[in-house]
Amino acid sequence: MVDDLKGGPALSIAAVERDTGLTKDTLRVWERRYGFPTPGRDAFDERIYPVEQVERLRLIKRLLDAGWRPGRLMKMAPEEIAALADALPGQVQTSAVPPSCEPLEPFLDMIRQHDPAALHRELGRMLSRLGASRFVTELVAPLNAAVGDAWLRGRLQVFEEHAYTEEVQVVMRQAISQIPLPSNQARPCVLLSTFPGEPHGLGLLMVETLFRLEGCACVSLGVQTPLLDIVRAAQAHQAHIVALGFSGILGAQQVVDGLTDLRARLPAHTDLWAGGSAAVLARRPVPGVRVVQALNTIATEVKRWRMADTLPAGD
Amino acid sequence: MVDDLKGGPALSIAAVERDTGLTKDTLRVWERRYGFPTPGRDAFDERIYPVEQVERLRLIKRLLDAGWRPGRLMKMAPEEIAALADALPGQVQTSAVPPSCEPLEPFLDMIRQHDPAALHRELGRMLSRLGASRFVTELVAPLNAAVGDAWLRGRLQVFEEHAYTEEVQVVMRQAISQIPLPSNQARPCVLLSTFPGEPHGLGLLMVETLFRLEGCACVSLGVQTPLLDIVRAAQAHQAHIVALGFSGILGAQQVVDGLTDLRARLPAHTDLWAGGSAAVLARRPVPGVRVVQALNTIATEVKRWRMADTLPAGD
DNA sequence: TGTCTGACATTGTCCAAGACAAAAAAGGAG
DNA sequence: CTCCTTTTTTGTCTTGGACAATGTCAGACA
Repeated sequence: MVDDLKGGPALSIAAVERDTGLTKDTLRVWERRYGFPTPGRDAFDERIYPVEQVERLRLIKRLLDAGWRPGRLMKMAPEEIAALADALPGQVQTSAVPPSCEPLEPFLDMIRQHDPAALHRELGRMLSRLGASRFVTELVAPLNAAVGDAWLRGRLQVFEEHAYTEEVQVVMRQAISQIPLPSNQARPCVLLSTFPGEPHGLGLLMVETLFRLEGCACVSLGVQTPLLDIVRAAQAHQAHIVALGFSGILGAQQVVDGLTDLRARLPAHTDLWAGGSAAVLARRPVPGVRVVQALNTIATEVKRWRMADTLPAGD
Repeated sequence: MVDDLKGGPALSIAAVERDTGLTKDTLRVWERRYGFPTPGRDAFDERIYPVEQVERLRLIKRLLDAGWRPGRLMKMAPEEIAALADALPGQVQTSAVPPSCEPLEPFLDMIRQHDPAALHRELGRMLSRLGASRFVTELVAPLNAAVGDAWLRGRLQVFEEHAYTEEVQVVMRQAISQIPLPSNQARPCVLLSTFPGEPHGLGLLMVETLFRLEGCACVSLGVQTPLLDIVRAAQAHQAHIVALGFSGILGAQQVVDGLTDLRARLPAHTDLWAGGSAAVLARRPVPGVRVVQALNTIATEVKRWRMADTLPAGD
């Protein structure tokens, strides 16, 4: 926003909060305690962060989510952090994302060549070839991870990621629309959404596909539904399961607090499932919340739910 | 989170920020200045907001977006605020939205009865009956306006609006996918997106439908693309037209500044079109930006563009 | 060696009160 | 009615302090 600070443009604290997911409070207290970041000041004595520091902050956020602690990271040189981040993706993701059985490079190339038609065509072809379930778990999920990773490292422009997301969305909605409608009283009835601040909707479409394939009735609220409205929707639609997606943009605290709060407000007989690539889900379990680690466990979990459902008096 | 405060559970300041969209800073400064809200305190002396105050805050937020100012609203009794919201006129919309030729009430009823399947079915039926073009201009556009209006007045819950948006999106994407693909070198090539801070994506789908019906090649970036990335995308995709949607959430200044900036950064031979229900578009024209007032003028405008395109040396 | 426990260090979020630019409203002149 | 200037309103930024929740680590014990 402000073109200052020798070399490149710089961002206000609010912009950095948006771009990194670190709150203003955190950014200020890091500066006070660790001496990093070291924003300059504009004419009004307000912090302005140079872009290279923002990129470093993004990497730090990633490492934080992977279990590192700020105190150590903040002392390290930028190259060390980059090296660490480079070594990362193998560890965290593997649990949530199965190894890609399909080559991803051709797709990344199509994204970089700005050929949406080709991307659309090839995705459609893969959908036909693999079927919806394998298409989601074996192609889209790893591809999403690869694209997210490339974006984080600056190897993909924002607009390329946007165009990719749009195209995948189109094909995935097509996949969903091809699944026969379940009967009106299909069980379970699943309510899908994300928390406010979590704009990533592809994960929602992926799980909707898998739930629908299992014959569940799905009601999607799209992304960013206020917590109280999720509760109201669950009531109104008589949902048996509320399923939430998390991409790692939200802070660990926000995720845990939100889930705890939501669990307390939902009726006890309503299941609460959480999934996605947010590392905190695996690390800190929330009582009464079922964490769906991998996409391919959804089918199993649904079957388990039905087992429990048919034995209601099994107490 | 904290079950205190006679009557119901109460929310922390972070939870209220999530659910209302008002920042912590704003919540604290309102309390200091206007004496509202009046949160209680938990055992650690931290603010806890009773749900009814959160409801009132949400209503206030809506009135704020409709042009009211906090100073006045904060002094008013809860009933007065509710009455005000009720009296809010749907003035702004009339210019952009043609009179609804189809009865909208049945659809609003389906939304209120939480029957997504019925909504889906009826929307699909209307799509078949009217055709994509009239479906968009004569049903979806006025219905969107009606839903937005009902939400503003508190006659529709947030989650109901979310569920509606999702369902309309599904049907509209279905409509788009039924339009035959244009040839690879179709002209014009249209790039679609919205500015950062503008999360409303239905308008984009509506215009995409109409552009595609005219045989244009469309590349959608989805919502909230940073300005510089719009420029990069226009270059990468060799777009002839960049089309942006505005819903009135963004401030007038932001809209005008953004459009001016974008116009300056785009090549002169690239058209810049802007549309949507933001009132400022009609009031303050930006040089070099074509304002598309109504949806049904898109077809005409495309024809005009093609006329000019076939006479390139007509200077 | 492994595991529990209590002391200690780290860290995110909250609080208070003050400041100020941007935006809106009000006032005044043409 | 429109344009320009002044005044009020309002959101966001600032500093520095506090503290609970969580992670780390050494020492005791089996």
